[in-house]
Amino acid sequence: MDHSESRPAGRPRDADADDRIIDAALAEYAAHGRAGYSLNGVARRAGVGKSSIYLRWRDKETLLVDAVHARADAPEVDTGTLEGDLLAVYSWLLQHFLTEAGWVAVRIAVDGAGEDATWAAPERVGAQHAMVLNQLWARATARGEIPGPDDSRVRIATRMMYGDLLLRAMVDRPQLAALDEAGRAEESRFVVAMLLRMLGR
Amino acid sequence: MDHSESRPAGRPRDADADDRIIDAALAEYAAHGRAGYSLNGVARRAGVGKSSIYLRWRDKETLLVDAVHARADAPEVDTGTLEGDLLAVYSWLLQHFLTEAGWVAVRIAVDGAGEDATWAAPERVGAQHAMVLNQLWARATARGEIPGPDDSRVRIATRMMYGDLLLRAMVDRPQLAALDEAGRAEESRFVVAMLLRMLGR
Amino acid sequence: MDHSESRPAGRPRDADADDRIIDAALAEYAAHGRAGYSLNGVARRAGVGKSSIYLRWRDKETLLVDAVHARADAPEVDTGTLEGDLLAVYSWLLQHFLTEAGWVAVRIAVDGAGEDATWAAPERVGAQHAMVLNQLWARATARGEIPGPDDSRVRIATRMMYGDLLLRAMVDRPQLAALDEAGRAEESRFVVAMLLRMLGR
Amino acid sequence: MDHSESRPAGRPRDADADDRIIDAALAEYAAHGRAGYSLNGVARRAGVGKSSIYLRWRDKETLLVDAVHARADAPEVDTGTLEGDLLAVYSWLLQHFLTEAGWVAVRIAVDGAGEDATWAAPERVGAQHAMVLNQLWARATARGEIPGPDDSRVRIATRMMYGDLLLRAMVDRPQLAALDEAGRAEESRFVVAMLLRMLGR
DNA sequence: AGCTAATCGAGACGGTACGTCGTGTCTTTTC
DNA sequence: GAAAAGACACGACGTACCGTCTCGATTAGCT
Repeated sequence: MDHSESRPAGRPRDADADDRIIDAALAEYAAHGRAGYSLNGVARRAGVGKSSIYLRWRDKETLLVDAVHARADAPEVDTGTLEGDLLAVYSWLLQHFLTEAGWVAVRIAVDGAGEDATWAAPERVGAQHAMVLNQLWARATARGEIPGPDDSRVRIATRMMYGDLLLRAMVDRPQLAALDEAGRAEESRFVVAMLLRMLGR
Repeated sequence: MDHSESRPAGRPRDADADDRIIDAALAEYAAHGRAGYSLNGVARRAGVGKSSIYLRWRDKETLLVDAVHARADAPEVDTGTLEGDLLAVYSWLLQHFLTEAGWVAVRIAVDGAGEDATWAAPERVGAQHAMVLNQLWARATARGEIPGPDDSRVRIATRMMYGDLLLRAMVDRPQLAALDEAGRAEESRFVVAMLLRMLGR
Repeated sequence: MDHSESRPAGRPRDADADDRIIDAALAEYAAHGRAGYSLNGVARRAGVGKSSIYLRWRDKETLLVDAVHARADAPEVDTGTLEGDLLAVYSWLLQHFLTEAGWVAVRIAVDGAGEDATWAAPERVGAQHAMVLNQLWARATARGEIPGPDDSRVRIATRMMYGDLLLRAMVDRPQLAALDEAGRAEESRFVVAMLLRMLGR
Repeated sequence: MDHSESRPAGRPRDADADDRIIDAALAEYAAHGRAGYSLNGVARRAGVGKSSIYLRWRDKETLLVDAVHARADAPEVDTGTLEGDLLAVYSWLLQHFLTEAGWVAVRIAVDGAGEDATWAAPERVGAQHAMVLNQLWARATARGEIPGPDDSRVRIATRMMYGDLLLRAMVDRPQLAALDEAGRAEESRFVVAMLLRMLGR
């Protein structure tokens, strides 16, 4: 018998297990913090043997990083103006950092930064956000709204925007969580206005 | 005879041990990262029994937070102008986050933020920085340079400045470390100029 | 397919480890005495992780008691006469208390006796010896050599015989160890003769 | 000025402290067993600093042995006949092993036996009992009741008597404690009668 | 009355063992 | 061959004691 696209021998991976493991990892991390995030706990919560986890991920850090990635969902943003794009990105990130996955991402990024850079370099974790922002600046450049994505001002403004979000997520979580959709929009407008002024527009 | 302020009974704590432990804690953390930061290791490096550490700190996290505090040394800043003060503070923090203690402080602040835990609230770790910044804005208000420290713009600018520093420390460490004194001053001037523009000055 | 008596799931215990741990426990106890008998030491000597020990025994005392049990080897004794049986049992115990396991058994029995603790009741440790002696008296009763195993004289004689052995093991160890097979037999004959006289035979 | 018997300089030892420490040591041992017998605990219970203990005893084992000695009180026994003497000694030891100090003595003797014989050789702990028994046999020899204290039969009978008591203390404590004065006398008479028969008298 | 000196309580010190827990790997049966 | 279950060697955790040490305070005899 001929299989043009033969599957590997043996029992196939249980695709559902991936999901259960990832959810369990995020939940354990969010519940008990870094110190309490244990692989034994993840396996128990996911109803899975440890071997099934180690078949898929090298170690518990790698799992966590991938879990964060898997649950990130950057929106497509293209409003036609710099102001609109910034507004959309800022307000999305604002609510994203309030989600479990978003917040875990920040923590592991910071924790991994400066490490021997083995497992969770911020580049990896923040890659999606960086991509969204890069595209934003590229469109703005094409529209002639900014000199270019590598302009000093632009780079600093990017960092300030993202840093502002980071600090809000770290320090102002409760207040932030209390805001409704409208409140977050209001905040976003204010910040974006300041960024634009800073960029001289 | 009356001792209004008598020392507690028993052998007094060895003040030198405090120093050795704190240094060892920071060194171990910096050397092996969070995962490799072990209290056994700290004790060994400090040449101290574990009991001497647990006599002073509740657990290894508490020790780390206190170690960071103990080695922070915010400078007195009062140049007479908002621009001068911002410049001084920004460039101090820029180099501070490159030091061992400064960097560890960021990591434990982020790791502790949002924890149900109380141990490493960013309020504690960043308290000194917050104080310096508050005084800066208070002086600027007194001089009439800004409307007041609770003005929305001021609060956002503060967060952006600090967030910018945080991100630099996280992502741009190598580049930052490569800068000399002059380079850092140049960077600081640029950022401060943008902040001032954002504040409408 | 039906397994009426299926093995428990997971990797089975390593039976060889049991042996290595038990031998190591007895060796450590014999080598360093009670104070120097440490579970860390046992694990090291056995080439085993501590968890493997705690998987099998509740604590280091329990391990010791079981180790002693596991290495006891009461002989089958049935010579057909009371005198012959007593001789066989006495001389066996005489040499048994010179072995590592035998001696450790005495110590933990005494140490455990009277403890509120339940761990090392002499009933447990001496159970095998008690059984051998009970059977001896039962046979003698059946042969009509003694009134019965619960006769006061018999009970006291039993205690005296065992107590004599205990004291020899405690106080006369060196002299005892110096005796050869023939010497021990001679000693045993003498003691048994006295016991029989005491029993009025 | 001349002091034929001068006291050492400095503050004299507090004689009362000796007593409190010894009592505390016995009480702690009896209460928590060997494992729970801690010098810190003794100091706490005696209301004494640890240094005061270490000024008097080398270590906690030495203290325990001395404590047992200090609380032993062998009676003067001389009834004029072998039977009377044996009766007196046996019944005294019977109740002695029920006391705290008596029982602790047995335990540390056994535990110390076979040890590198450093601290609690049974010779030390049982010395008083041995002396009483030696004198008993010496008087019996003088009266012509036995051939001599080194006769094999005598040595074995001694060991059997003492061993019988040891085992009673270890195994039959509850029953023993339930006996009143008369009951103990009855038991003693029975055992002594058997011993005498064994000795051929 | 002042000096010297040992003892007292308290408790910190460098260590070591405890029993628990989590790691990442290995070994077993079942699917 | 993947799955679950769980044993394995290892090592850190935070606690408890050890026997030593350093304090200030006390208590004597000797000047």
